[in-house]
Amino acid sequence: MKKRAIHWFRSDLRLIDNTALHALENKLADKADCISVFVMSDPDEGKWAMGAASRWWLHHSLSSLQADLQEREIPLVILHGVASKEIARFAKSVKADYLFYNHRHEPWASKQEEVVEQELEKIGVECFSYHDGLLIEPANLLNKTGGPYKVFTPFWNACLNHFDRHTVPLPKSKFGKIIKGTKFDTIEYSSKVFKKDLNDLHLIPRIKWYEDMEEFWQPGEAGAHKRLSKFVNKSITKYDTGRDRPGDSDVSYISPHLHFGEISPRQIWHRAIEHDSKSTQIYLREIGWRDFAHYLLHYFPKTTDEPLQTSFASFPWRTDNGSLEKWQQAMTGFPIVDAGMRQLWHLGWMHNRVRMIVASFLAKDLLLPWQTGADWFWDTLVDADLANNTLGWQWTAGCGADAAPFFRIFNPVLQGEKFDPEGTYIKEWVPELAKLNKKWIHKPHEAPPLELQMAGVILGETYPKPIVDHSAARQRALQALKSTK
DNA sequence: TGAAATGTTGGGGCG
DNA sequence: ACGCCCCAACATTTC
Repeated sequence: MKKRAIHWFRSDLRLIDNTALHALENKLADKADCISVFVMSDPDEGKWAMGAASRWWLHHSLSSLQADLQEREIPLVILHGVASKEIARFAKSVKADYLFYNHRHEPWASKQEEVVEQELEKIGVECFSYHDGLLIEPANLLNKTGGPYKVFTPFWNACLNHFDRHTVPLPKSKFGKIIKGTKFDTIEYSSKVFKKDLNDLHLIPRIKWYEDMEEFWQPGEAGAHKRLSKFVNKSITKYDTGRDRPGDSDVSYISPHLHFGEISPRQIWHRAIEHDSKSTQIYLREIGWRDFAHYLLHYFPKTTDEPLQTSFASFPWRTDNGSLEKWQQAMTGFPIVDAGMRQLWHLGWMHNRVRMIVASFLAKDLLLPWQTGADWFWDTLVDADLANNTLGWQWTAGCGADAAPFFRIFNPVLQGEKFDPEGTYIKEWVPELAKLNKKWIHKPHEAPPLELQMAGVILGETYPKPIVDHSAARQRALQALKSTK
């Protein structure tokens, strides 16, 4: 009797360079049949269950994965509920012998894995789990005093050293050629008990706010490689400046693909260094920041909700739903901020330079808790990632590890003028300002009346007046910081 | 992966 | 010719 193995897909929605899949085929070769599952496990995820934009992405990514698996005659079964219960139930019904999966690093995910292994042990299913999805496993790297790194540069140096010496790219997977899929009709599988159809997860919202996203993105493994190729061929050599120009398209757009594991950082690494240059190294540092974020989350799991620096526990954040809403709705009266928030709304994604600007505006100009910004990003980003989101917001708010000092306060007008000097980005996302001269496009509130009139802008009507005076807001923020000391 | 405030320098106008 | 002031331009410090 042939053995049966389940691959549990998690944030590794790809067939190439997938550690657990490779292990599965290397270990079992033609001695087993393979089935794969994905569990929509929002009960396990709690507060950090996927937001709306991520759910949209997941639908298409799973759909793409399902198609790729179908070519190899491997079914992808969709389950929904507490992972340990669902997987155990499923494993029993198909008489599985083995479960293969890759680790995730979110606090909820570690608990989930623990319980899954417990439940499967009870029914005699052997589990094999693997490190995947990061350049370096957090548990494998400590500084010389035996503690976790808290500063990026030494972390990255250690990581580079380790990575160069120990990591080789996995060969292209033969998954599905060696391992045979198990046909649904050959197993005791009841469609009444288990969801089979992706549509049953209802990941696509009823209101069609995702039309621009459909046009811009191609979720799935093939789309991930298309993006990476385009970036490596066209933009990676100018990334050193391109990464700061939100009006250009010289960034990789790889974040959602990476988050869902449609492509691995190893693959990115090896594609990137084919074109090694100063720019390439800067790009790889950003991939390093992603690893650092996951590393920090591993050692400081509470930072999703609480500042890492305890001095921030008493920081006098304000409560002001009115201005929070204006920030969310992209009506702050600062063009670069509003452009970013609209790009987020339309694409489920924002250029990183602008993420820093809008985040600084929320935390420092509006003095609203960074967690409220993190929550909004969580719901609206297709690349929403607990580790990256947490690090990004704590960095901006100045309360994380290796964070920007709180007193570094972005001036949204100067940032706009510096990084979008022609106003390209504003023209794209805030079209009501498109006719303004570049001299005024980042500060319509200071433009002479005639200039506004000629551009067809009526402040307070066609475009909002600034909701704060930046200079005064800056002083207020510095005062607030002082009060915690 | 800032910005504003403050300090310094040096050229030119001008009495 | 000289000192004085003004003010860019740049540098340093502070938040």
